[in-house]
Amino acid sequence: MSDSDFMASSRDFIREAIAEDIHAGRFDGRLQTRFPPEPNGYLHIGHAKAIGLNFDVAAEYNGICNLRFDDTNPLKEEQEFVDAQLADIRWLGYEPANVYYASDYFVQLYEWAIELIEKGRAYVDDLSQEEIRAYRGTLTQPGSESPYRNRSVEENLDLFRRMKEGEFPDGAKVLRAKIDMGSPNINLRDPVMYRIRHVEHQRTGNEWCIYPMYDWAHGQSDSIEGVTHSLCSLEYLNHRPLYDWYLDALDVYHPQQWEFARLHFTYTVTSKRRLLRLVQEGYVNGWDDPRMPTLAGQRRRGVPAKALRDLCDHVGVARTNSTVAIDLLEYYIRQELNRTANRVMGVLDPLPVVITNFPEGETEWLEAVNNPEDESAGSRHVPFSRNLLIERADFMEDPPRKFFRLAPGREVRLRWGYFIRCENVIKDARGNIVALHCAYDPETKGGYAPDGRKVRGTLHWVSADHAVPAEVRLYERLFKVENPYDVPEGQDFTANLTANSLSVQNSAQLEPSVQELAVGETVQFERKGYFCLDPDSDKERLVFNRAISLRDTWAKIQASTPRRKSGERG
RNA sequence: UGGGGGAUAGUUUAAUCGGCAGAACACCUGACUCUGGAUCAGGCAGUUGGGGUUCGAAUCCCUGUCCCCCAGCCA
Repeated sequence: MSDSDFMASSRDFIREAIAEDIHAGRFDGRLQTRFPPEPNGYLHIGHAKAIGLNFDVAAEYNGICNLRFDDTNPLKEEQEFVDAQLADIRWLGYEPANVYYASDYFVQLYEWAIELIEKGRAYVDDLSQEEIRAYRGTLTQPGSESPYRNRSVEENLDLFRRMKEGEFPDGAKVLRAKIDMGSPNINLRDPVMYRIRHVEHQRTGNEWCIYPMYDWAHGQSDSIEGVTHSLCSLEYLNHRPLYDWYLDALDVYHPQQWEFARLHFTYTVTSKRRLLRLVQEGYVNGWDDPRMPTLAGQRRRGVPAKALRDLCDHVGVARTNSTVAIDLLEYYIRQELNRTANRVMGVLDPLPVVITNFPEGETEWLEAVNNPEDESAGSRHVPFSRNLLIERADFMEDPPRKFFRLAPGREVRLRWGYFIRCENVIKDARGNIVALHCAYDPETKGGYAPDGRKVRGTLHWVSADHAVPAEVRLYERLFKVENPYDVPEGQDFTANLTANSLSVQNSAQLEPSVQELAVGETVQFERKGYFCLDPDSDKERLVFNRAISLRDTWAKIQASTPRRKSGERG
């Protein structure tokens, strides 16, 4: 075994089991996985783990991974979700070897069901839904057998055929596997295989009015496709005996199911039901709202797929339920963006600065490095003029200690530009600061003073005469508490929603080079954070989403310093 | 409560199947810096309780505790 084989096999219990199987020649040494979402919603960051595991494992063992849409319940499924899920998987960086649909196997499944009936291992039950529930027993009490359980094979065959032909209304009958009503595993108490649903399926139209249940469809689909390792989440552990029972009863090719823990995050909900509510009740603007934990939302927000993959690698695969702190995802997002995102200067909340000793109407183009972390990213030129804009928060008339930015009489550096000194504060009639008059030192071009004097602060800025206006959307976490499900009596998770998780900055002014950005591209606005050009942008108006802020130690210092009352100041 | 799965710093994890509990995030210092970013150095902090076997236990045995999943004609 080579080093890399060893590494791969020892990474987690699933890879270990797979390595053993391959070594033992099980499945002829073949490896095939599948990612099997139901197209009833958008994929979210929790799915990234299952997607990555299935595709990565396949790649590691020279196998293949298919995408299979588990479309057995037409009530909930839509083509929109099929398309979105495929797009999201591709965005994550994976390409399915094949795209399959469980609905492609409806005929085979039907024939297999007849085979089970003929073997005396399945029967048509006339019990109502409520009766079936009552007959099933409870967690602690065994169930009891349906009075229809011992119908003849002929009668079952006839009834099942008529179910399929649409003779009975929804709910009138079901096909059940005949297993064991006394089993301690409730999944084995004669599970339903088919239910009657006179609804149109998004792919098979009105061809069918009986639809297979998950358990009946899943293992058989795996078998048909030749899946070797069927990897799913922990809640299916109790289903494995049924998965195996069907395959054994049919005596067909038998894949191996393995279960692993799902990925959860703090400050996040990922249940489809709740995500659907956020969308339907208008708490967010659609499935791809940048605040949503959906892959579509994260992509739109500017989160790099690599960050998600790195996080999954770190978390690994185990059977332990865990909730990852969202800070860890944020760390990987920053780490990746720091490496890859070009820098740009943009002022979100502008304060005019007049460079009193710079000639009116003149422009000087200064060289600015695109990415200090990546020399190959090169440089660009940014315009400098008499009329500049800086961030309002970068000036204080009466600065506290440790404030390194601009203040009356104080000198700072303009990023990639000159040192400037604040000489005058201009106010309106009400005393609001409306502009600053500063003098620049022509000797400090490039950011260094020939006399060796130093400044504490470096500010980002733009030339007001050249700046491009933009709308900037800032996002807070959607939920204000670590565990959104933790709510007071009588309330639901929406009680934990952050009040203003979206705030729009309409007055942002950016350096002109942003006009060359493509939609979906993420750049760093220096000192502010990473921002992604939104599809809402047009020629007239650029729209950016803040993917994430930069780490902000100054904010931390401010927060930890006991605030002085205004009366105590100065 | 029947059945099944699980428990290692605050969080997510590693420990080559009995041999020095090692990382990352978060947090705190400090250095450096033309981003209060990044980087670098350091610090804080852990084996679910009890008992046993052993020279030696996160790991094996016994016995508790706690958490998760299952009673859809959802997946």
